[in-house]
Amino acid sequence: MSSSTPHSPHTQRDLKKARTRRALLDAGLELLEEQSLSSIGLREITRAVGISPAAFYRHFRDVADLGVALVEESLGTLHAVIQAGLTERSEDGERIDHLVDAIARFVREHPEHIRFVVRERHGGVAAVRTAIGTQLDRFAEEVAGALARDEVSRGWSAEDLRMLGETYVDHMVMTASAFLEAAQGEGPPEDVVAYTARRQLRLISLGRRHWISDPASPAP
Amino acid sequence: MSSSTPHSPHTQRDLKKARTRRALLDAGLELLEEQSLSSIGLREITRAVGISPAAFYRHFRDVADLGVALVEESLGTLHAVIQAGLTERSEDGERIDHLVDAIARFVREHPEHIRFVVRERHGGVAAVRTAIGTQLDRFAEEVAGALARDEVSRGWSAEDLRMLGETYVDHMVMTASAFLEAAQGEGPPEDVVAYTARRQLRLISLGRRHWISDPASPAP
DNA sequence: GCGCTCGGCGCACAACTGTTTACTGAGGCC
DNA sequence: GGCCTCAGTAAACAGTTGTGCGCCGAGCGC
Repeated sequence: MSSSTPHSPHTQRDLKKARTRRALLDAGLELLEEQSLSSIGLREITRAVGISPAAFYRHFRDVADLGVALVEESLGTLHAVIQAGLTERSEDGERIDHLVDAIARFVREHPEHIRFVVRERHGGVAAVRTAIGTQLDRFAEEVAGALARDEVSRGWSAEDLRMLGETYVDHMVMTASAFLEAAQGEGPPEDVVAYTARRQLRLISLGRRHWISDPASPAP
Repeated sequence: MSSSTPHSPHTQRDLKKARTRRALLDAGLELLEEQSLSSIGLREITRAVGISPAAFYRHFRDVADLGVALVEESLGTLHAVIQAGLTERSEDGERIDHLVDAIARFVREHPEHIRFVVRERHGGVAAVRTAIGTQLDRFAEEVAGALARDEVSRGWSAEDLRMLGETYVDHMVMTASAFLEAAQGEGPPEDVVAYTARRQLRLISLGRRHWISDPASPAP
């Protein structure tokens, strides 16, 4: 858990505190560009911010603690995008295009956030790992809920919807990661990534349309 | 690149060298259980093996260098499993079951290998990241090639087959990761993971069967 | 205005890091 | 059998690390 986080920064002292807290988070996010959380030093962060090492403890117990705070932040912004995408209603082909575009745009606007999530999702810090895991689980649940309100989902069991939701979330994260790599020239260029992502979504959409929830082989 | 790796350890001196090299790799793999490569210290590794820090340089230039060597190793064993799975011929339902079982078995036998791959695939060490990336790309290519020799793939464009191959490889890696988390009690239990993985494969298989390669919207 | 709160500082601590140097000694080669 | 190769050693190097302590001093509530 994060240390004391004033919900209402009325006084100008709390405001100042919130500001250096932000600076710490930003510095951590930036340092994560070329290493992983478990190798970032506390001093390294404070040095980047310009405060003394001891001051770090006024905001976080740990570097891992800061990491957990970053999870809230990064996945909070992603959450907004997801919900926006879920409420959107349009024909299937367009919908896929819009979704892929939305992901591309998000990566362009918040590259550090998705880098952090992708890198630490299976990273070396257990607390951060599980924080990301439970958060993505919630996303999958939400997506499943939205899918249930879809005419195509007639006859789908709750478990199958959940499975589909996970598939979409995982695909989204991987696509975002691919876009990020494209942006830093580490993989195929952006348009190729988008083209692949669209076809993969089409594949899933096709499988979805011909799916039959099979009561003969239930959950274990 | 890795430092000198004797291909023919004839002499008992080269044999001894190969043995401590193995010990270094194993130690690294074990230390990776609870941290990521970029935070592992050279001294930490040599301490675990029981040799002096300086001796490390006789085998690797870097910890990153050792990481690249681990990529070859880990993905080499995975490669064998994939090829075995590709040559197997059976009815669709069975095939999926066998594939998922094969993944589960592999994770049970080589947990450290897949932990390493999953953790460092998007990890903080660029050299290792790209090594894993190109390796997985080759896997996708191979899978695509095998899929092409399938009666279902009639009329599929090369690009679409490639896309499908990537989808399968990504799904395999993620499933392996989920199995690993199950094994260490960090996620849903093994049978649930298997159940989900099977249904996801069924979804893809369904989409595959109804796919039409669209010449009207070609690659960008 | 006074006393208290508390973010930030400076300093010290012991422990650790990667890398270099000159060395030893068992095994290889002819 | 004697020289040579070379994996591994011990010691020293200059940095770095996380954490604890006591102390400011600006801002707060009363």
